Amino acid sequence: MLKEERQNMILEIIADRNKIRSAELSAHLKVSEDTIRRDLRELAEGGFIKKVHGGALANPKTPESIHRRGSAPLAEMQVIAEKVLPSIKENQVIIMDGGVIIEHLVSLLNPDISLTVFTNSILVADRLVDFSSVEVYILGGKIAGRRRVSNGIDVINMLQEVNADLCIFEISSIHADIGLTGNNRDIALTQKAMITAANHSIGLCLSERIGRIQPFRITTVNYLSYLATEVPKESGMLHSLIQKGVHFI
Amino acid sequence: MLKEERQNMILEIIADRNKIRSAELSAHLKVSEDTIRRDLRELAEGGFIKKVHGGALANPKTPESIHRRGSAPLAEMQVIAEKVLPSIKENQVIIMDGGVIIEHLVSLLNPDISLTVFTNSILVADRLVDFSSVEVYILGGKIAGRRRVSNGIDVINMLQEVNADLCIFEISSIHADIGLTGNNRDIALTQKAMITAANHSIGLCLSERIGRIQPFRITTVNYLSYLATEVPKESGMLHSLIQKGVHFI
DNA sequence: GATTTTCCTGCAAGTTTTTGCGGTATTCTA
DNA sequence: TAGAATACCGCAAAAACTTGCAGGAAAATC
Repeated sequence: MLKEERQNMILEIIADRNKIRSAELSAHLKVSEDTIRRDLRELAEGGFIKKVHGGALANPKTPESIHRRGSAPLAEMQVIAEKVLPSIKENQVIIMDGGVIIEHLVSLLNPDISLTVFTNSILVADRLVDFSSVEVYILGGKIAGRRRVSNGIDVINMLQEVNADLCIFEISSIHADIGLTGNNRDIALTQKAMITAANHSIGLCLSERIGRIQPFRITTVNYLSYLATEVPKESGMLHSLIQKGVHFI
Repeated sequence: MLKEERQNMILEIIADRNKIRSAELSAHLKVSEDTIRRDLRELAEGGFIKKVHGGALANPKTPESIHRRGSAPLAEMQVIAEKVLPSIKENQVIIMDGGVIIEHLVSLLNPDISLTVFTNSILVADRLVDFSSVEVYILGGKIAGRRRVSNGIDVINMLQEVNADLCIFEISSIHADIGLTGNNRDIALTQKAMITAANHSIGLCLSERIGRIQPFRITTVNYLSYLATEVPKESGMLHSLIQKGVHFI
């Protein structure tokens, strides 16, 4: 990997997360911590970031870092993304939904990993295109609102011909008896198609959404291979899910 | 292979991949790394790319994320976009390709216009989603490199069921006798399908690309309803096109 | 058509950049 | 304040770069 390329990646990560530790960067980019420190020093000298003991912070001057999306529970999402990361293995064919957690997940991916990814999210596709060994397929269809994902019959049609190893998607609501639900029929049908098109599925779910029920049924919980959430297993509400056979990450 | 020819290939590769190593270019173009370095140095001096230790990166100078041939034709692209703008009318169904000119065009659109747009460009789709009265459909398929457009059989399949009023696309090469051509088979076939799926088509073409011939045939010129370019009509080379029945905007 | 001139390319020698590592200093944390 | 984590420094090897040069191709000139 070229030095400048690596430094650009560091800048992107910092723009995304506002902070980063040298050790993490070293592991992620597969270079020594010394090299990372040298990079950080150069970037700091150029005024792009602020270097601190242990890593670096986003430059307080740039308004860029404040544009953080919504007031969503960022830290929790980060935790979930990190939990799911090891499930993504070299050379897999993966279907990815859109959403903030999944965008985090993508930013954690090893830049040299080789994958084939089908996604209905414009933002996820946009980011993955920069991975040189990832083949990206965008699932065509009507794009709904701000989430920037395509939904509906076209997506479902295209998924019919896909047989993926893994489907990674964000869960809007999950309930032990009712199953997975959403508040939009098209999106619900699309997610169902995604799950069906893959051998295994991992649902990413903020704990606040566990137990919630929304109008449109996606599937029952037993179609879900794994559930990734940020709370420890003991949490009461999860027990009925575990009894239903849901595995946790 | 001529030097200039080789440098153009280097530019295209960088425009597509956003980065390249000298060693790769050397192997691919079958010349020594020294020659590649000399090429990169010249291109960097012309401001077309950014040379770095080990290879080169796309030029970050240009405001938009797509880097075409240097910064020169930006003004011309603006002119073309402005010429085409009046052709887009309320309530039309439009197929849009990707490319810098088209991105300009989108940024000129009236924010309240009502349209239905099919596009294979992630960037175009991303921008159009913010228009409240525009229905955006992304054409699914494999995303090719840096241009961030989907191509190939999936796109073509999806277009089969579309019947649009207008197709707006960027022309890579046009020649009065040979017709429209491109340097990538998948893209060529995709563009052909786009043109076929619409009643009328407008090709956006920088004048420097008029008269050029590339390996893959898209269609003959008579499938083109209008050609939009930045030079006045008197220009010599255009006459043979006019005689072939091409209309100019 | 022959000759001169200019340009292009690959090679070799020497220089610079990049990177990881060991050793040491500094900073953080309990 | 001790121990751990982090940072810095200098060094060495590998990779990449620069430069000058020579053979050969292309273009210009006569």
